[in-house]
Amino acid sequence: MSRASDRAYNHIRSMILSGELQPGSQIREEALAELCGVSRTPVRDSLRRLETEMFVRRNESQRSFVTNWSLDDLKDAFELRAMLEAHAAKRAALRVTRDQLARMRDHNGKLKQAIDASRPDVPRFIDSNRLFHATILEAAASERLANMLMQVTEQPVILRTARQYDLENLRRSHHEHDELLIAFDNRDGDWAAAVMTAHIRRAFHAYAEAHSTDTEIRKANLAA
Amino acid sequence: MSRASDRAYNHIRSMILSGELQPGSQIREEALAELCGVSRTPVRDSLRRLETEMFVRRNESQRSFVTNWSLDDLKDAFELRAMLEAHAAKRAALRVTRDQLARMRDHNGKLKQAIDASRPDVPRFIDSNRLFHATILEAAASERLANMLMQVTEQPVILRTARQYDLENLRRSHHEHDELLIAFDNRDGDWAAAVMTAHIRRAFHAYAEAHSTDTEIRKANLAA
DNA sequence: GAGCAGCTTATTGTATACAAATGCCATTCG
DNA sequence: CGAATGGCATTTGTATACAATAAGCTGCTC
Repeated sequence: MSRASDRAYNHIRSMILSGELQPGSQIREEALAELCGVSRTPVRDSLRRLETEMFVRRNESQRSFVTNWSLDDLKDAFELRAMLEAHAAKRAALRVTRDQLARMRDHNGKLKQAIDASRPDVPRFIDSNRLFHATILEAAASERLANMLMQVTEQPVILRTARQYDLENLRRSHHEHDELLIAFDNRDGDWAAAVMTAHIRRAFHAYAEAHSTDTEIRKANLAA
Repeated sequence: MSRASDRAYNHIRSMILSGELQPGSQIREEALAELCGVSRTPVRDSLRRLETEMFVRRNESQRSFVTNWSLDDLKDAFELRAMLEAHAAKRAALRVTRDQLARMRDHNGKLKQAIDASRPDVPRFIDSNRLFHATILEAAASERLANMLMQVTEQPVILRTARQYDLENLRRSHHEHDELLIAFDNRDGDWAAAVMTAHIRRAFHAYAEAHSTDTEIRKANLAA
């Protein structure tokens, strides 16, 4: 996409993810246009896109609102993601090339370095993690599947603090990736799928736990 | 969506499905605007939507083309559809209400009537079938899942002739629906999922067979 | 005071003009 | 002859004005 459209999309999306645009609040095209420094046209494009990604929801009279995620919605998204990623892992196991395997190993190595630093480097971890999973998706060789996964991968809305990424969970991720690589080496699709399912579901529970803690803290703050 | 946008979307989509817009051919916004009797603005909206649904594909310089489906692409779509519908069936088995079950039975009854007529009424079959599956999706109670399924359900591009729907396959569909209903009655999610997987995969093979026959006929015509 | 009619305002939808980007073709230079 | 370059034609992107629709308010009636 072109410059203005892209800028608007990224800007709006990051405002939603950061909580700058509050969940449930109405968003007006013109206001966003001003915020993004573009006209309504690219903003409208962005809103349509964000709508299909379920970041934005429209009511019956076409007004747009920031989606307000319940824990159930997130559970739903993770459930779908687990299924789709497992499917991708299975396909990948049957098709992965030497080169792709090498790149996965490389990404997972960098991921380990990010953990092993004196203080874990979470952004670097996230980046390597993203590349690792992207390579699996590439090996799965299904554009449709890739599109669908994009729609559920980007959801962990808000609360992207480092807290949820405690060292224990980071290490487990690394080891699960390792196991995936062995499954791939053996071209064992079912094994890969099973490891991936466990991998995603563990991540969800880690997330949910952090989230509920967060919610409790927020409640406590409100009560005080 | 509003009138002009909707009209454009439906019009373009049906032109693609009917083959009026040939797979692989470039489509220009202005030309479509004239065909639909609207301006480029709603056409652009429609194209974006059709792009996310993979009816339309854009090259690196933003020009749009009608997607050219290979048999592999269709297989891919069906594979995903089978997985997602099975997931929906599993969820539905655990949540379905009396009312929803009754409606499913009703739809499947009407479907049977459409088959049992002296000459099978394929459009009525398709409609009842659609309603049956829609009710399962409703029972599954996941908006996300519903959205995803929409993206893969509408694919059997072109060749929507009745030929692929031979009586044998229509009857099998009816019986598989019956079995699904029993699985739902027993709240057996795994059973429902298994039946659904088989149901969709059989449908794909029936489709693929009709398609290859069709392709052969086309080749023969070209050779003649 | 509750509820409704009609007006006013807010918000989105559509058309259109213009800007920017890209492809295409001819021409030129090595 | 082939490759690079420049300019023209085509196509998409963006801004803006106006139309249509929905929401909200005001004041009236009962």
